[in-house]
Amino acid sequence: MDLYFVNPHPNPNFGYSTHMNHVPSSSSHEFILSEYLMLDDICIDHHDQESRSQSIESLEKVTFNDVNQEEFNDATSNNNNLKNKNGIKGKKGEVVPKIAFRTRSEIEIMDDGYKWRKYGKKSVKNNHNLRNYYKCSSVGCNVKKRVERDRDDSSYVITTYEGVHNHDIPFTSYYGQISFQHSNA
DNA sequence: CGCATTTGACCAGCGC
DNA sequence: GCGCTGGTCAAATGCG
Repeated sequence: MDLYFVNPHPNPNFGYSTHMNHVPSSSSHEFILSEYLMLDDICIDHHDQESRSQSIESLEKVTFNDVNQEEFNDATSNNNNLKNKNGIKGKKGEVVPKIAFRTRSEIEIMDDGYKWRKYGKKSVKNNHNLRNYYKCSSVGCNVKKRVERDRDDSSYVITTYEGVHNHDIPFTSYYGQISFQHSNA
């Protein structure tokens, strides 16, 4: 099984810096991005130092938009849970990148810079926690995300992004305090 | 009043 | 074909 460590956030500074254990925090909550990526419905937990360093390296190299779509298909080809109704491809045959990651957070709604509109909530099998469905509220942008708590450890939040934003980040604020701005510096 | 959220209904895919 | 399940829709509701 191939693993892809990606930064689901378009801003590479979001969630982690050059160190995975970097913890952005605000006055209201604390957030730790785990060294997890879920594909094939399997959680890989890199607790050992060697794996961790590898994951960090990978995370620094790969960003959301860099996902090789063919490789992504290979990695998800036998995963029914992550497929669209028509497979991983969209209605027109285009490939829809799908990224899942797990974060340790007390809150489920994490401000990733984009504006999301909630359109559904479901209880899913094998998970007593509810799954929330969001769409990017930007006009013409079809990116979706699902947010649910880990069935085994509710202190973790599993977020799945589907699709790629076709617009820039609205640039609101992150965590109330942290704000990323385009800078000429 | 406008917008976001909630929530039940509906639909499609899949396995048996 | 049928039932289960996940995903989406849209009317109702809540909130600022």
